[in-house]
Amino acid sequence: MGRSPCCSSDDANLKKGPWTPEEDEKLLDYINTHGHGNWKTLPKHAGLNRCGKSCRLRWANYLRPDIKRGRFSEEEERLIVNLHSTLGNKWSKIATYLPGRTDNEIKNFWNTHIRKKLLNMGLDPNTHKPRTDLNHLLNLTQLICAAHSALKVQADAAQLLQKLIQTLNTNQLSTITAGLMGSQKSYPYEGLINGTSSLYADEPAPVPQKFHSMSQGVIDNSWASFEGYESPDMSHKVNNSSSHTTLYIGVPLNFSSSSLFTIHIQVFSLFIFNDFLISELVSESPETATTSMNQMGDDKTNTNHYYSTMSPADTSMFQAWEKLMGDETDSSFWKDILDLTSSPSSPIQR
DNA sequence: AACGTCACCAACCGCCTCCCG
DNA sequence: CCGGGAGGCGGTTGGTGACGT
Repeated sequence: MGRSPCCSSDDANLKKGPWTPEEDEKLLDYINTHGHGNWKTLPKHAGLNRCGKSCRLRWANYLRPDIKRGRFSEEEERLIVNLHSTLGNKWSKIATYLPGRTDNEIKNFWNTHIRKKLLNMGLDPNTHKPRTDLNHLLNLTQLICAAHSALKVQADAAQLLQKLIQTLNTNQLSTITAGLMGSQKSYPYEGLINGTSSLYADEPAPVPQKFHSMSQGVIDNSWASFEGYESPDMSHKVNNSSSHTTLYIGVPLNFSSSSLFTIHIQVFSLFIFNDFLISELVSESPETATTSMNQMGDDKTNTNHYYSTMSPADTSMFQAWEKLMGDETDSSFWKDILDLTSSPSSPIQR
């Protein structure tokens, strides 16, 4: 059985579009005096040439006195993400947990901000789980930018990272992550996210001592804002006595439900020991270089760290990446990154 | 300065749910 | 129990301003 539209066809001359201050005033005056009552009859009584639905929406989303305007706080953002992970797109339900915020406002905020963040973090905004398609590797581009800004890495570090990603792309990232997990789960990140697994085979997951949230980070929208991240297990490596730059990507291993941003890093769980890689590179010729994933069996912490050795910088890097990214990424983007990473302002000196 | 692109968000549209007679 | 209507909800659109070229 069909249902007549809210505003019937004989109301075709009803006004639509943005509300004027005069209309707002009429609506406010009427509701303040009489309450909204029946929305369908309200516009007539209030002297408005609008349909009742439009009036209700205007009131609910804009004129209501308890509406909180302005930017969403970090706490609100976290709350939205957490609620969304359990409630889904139930904006009105979510709105009940955020006093003063409307479902429409939350929905808009989700679509324009949070959704993008999750995508950039390699997470499916609908499921909050890691995306399984290779497109999420695109997000690692963000890591390079983020790593640069957060850690001021030098060009070789960024290039190494690019090469690593390239390597991962051709060497089944899923296999690597499954190996890190020590199992072949269909959803290899599950353990990390629910806190039951760790990259560390024989140890409880270390708790990050400090973790800057994104909005507080060097760059907004950056999940590499782990600048200042101090893992108890990794801190000894941060100030490696090696003269080479040490670049870490990741890795909080405990799922923190209060932190939207830890999830993402768990997804990739990459350790990049730049100093090590560089020493590998200088002894390896392009002709004989191979790509391999190896376990660092001599690590004193007896953990399942993985590293990748890669060929020295090759001139086809941009082409490789363009091939990987298809038409979605233009090479100037990468040139920009390398230009950035060549900045002499790096505080980490080799 | 002009134009194009992008991000944001208010508002609309149409379906769904609930309530009442 | 059923049908109809009002309100609620979520997806989508389009206007606008900011920013880049």
